[in-house]
Amino acid sequence: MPYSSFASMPCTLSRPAALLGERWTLLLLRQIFLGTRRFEDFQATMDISRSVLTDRLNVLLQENVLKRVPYHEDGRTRHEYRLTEKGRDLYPVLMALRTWGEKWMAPDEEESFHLHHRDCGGGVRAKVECTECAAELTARDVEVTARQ
Amino acid sequence: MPYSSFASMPCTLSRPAALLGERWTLLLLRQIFLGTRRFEDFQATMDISRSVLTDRLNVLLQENVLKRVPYHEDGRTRHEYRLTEKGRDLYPVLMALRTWGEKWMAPDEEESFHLHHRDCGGGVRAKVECTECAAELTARDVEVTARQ
DNA sequence: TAGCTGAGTTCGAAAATCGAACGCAAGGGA
DNA sequence: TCCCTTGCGTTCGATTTTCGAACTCAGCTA
Repeated sequence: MPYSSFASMPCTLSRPAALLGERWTLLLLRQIFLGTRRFEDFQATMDISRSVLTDRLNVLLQENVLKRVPYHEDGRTRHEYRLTEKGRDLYPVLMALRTWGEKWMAPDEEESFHLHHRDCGGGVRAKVECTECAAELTARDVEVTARQ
Repeated sequence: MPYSSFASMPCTLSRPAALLGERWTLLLLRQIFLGTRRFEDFQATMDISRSVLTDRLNVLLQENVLKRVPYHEDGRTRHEYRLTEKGRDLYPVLMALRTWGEKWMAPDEEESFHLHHRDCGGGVRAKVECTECAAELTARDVEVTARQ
């Protein structure tokens, strides 16, 4: 059972975990959510090797997390990488990481960027809630039942 | 700027992303949240190589996500790996992955396990909300402001 | 004394990553 | 036309990680 086999397990947690658990993938998604869209910009801001960047972008394209969109600049047609709806839906994952980072890894309350709700200016946080009673849940509030 | 340097950037998103973005780490946390606690059990259920398992456990110990807790069995003292409070706080990250996986990667609505709220039996989902007005937020509702 | 078990460690082979150079297509300017 | 630049990759040899199987070691047990 190599690492890659988790990507095809019938488990809705292990499959995303295997996909996003590849080196660079989470950092790449962070950069995308921050607005980076072009190969050169990823390479420059993350200092990832070009071959690995190519590979990770291709995996995310294949998984339909990203799409290539043509754009025009200086009369030339080029392509940029943008989130699909599936990709945009990863926002809670990134925000959960950030919420955790703010609580447990804040270096000196220095942030490299701020986030706030456009409508009211409030902060942003991830949470887990019950789909029925809307209570906020922790691991202790949840029971795990194995299938079969 | 090698991969490891993201682990020390002053950014509360890139630091967790670099930590959990190492191969096997997310899958290891999944296994831990499902109740696995011993070296042999991780090795058996994940089929990870023993040396990498040792390394990942040590990183999580160092980051204070896990702790080693002694226990007795057959009159012998051994140790098991358990989540700290910091580790338990990663629950929203895993649940965000699962919520995404359920929506976008459900193989055939087969789950390897079910989750439900102990109190009311409801389902579990991750979401992002505003700390002020409590509205549910997507990436489009949030403005990013770079520091300096 | 010898054997078993859980928890690692060691080490040579295989795979992934790195970094620097190369390839290439689409303009632009001469 | 020829040459230069740009963005976006590809290639390749060197380095780093990971793999898998064997080995170690401590604490019991027989």
